[in-house]
Amino acid sequence: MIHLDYRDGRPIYQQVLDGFRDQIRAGIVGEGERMPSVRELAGLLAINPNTIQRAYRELESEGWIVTVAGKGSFVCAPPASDLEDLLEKFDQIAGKLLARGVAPEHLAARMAKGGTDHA
Amino acid sequence: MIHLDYRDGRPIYQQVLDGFRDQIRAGIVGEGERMPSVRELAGLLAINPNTIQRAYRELESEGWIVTVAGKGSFVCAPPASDLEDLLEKFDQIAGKLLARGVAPEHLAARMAKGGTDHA
DNA sequence: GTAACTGTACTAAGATAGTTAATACAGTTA
DNA sequence: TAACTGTATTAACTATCTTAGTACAGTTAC
Repeated sequence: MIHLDYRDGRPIYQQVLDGFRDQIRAGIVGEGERMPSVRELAGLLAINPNTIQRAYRELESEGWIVTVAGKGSFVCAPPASDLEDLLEKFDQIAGKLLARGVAPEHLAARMAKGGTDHA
Repeated sequence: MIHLDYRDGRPIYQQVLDGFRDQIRAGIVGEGERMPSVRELAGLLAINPNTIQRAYRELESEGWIVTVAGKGSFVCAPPASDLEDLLEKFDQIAGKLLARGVAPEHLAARMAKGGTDHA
């Protein structure tokens, strides 16, 4: 479900956070779906429950999940703020590529190649 | 020259590293130009010379600068590996946006708008 | 009501990374 | 020689990450 890489520079809680963000964004886990419990996921990943708890707390504060005391955490629809964040990052990267002399047509063609299989 | 933000999550040496990478990439500092000395820049930014030294060491290992003992560090042309790194990041971000349902035409138009003023 | 789950909160301890400080040494230049 | 350059090393401090252990409140099923 979530893949940890200890050679990755990011802290574990960040990898869990990023992993779920990507999965919700991609629709791999859908709205309303139940998240694994803190203790269950900690067991699966062989890490401390506190670390999972921290990731879940951030996920909730960013609007990706809601938690109900005693019941569990449930997936929300991707928050609107995420779209803005992604677009901002897109502009940054695209800007650097254009500054390096890459043609915008080349980037557009690149998107068309990689992005046809999902509408 | 380089702007530090202590609220930024990134460590200082990383901000210096990223800052020079961006400036060299954008052509703000050109090939052959001399970098400020380790001690000089440390003084300007009011941080320890070791921190600058670490940033410069990474910059050299990535191929952005060359250092000559006793003379100083000098800017190189952007390494080819950087273009590959940028394209990889571009694909990642674009992929996430497409997964969120953003039309590739919209992203292409966005690039055209922001990228016309630099050829 | 009890048992077994759920999330949440808290404290303490250890490990690691980042940063600073203080030296020291070698090459370059005037 | 003096004043700069980069480089290396050691020690100490700090913040962050992670773990461990415990505790408490809500939910669900028996």
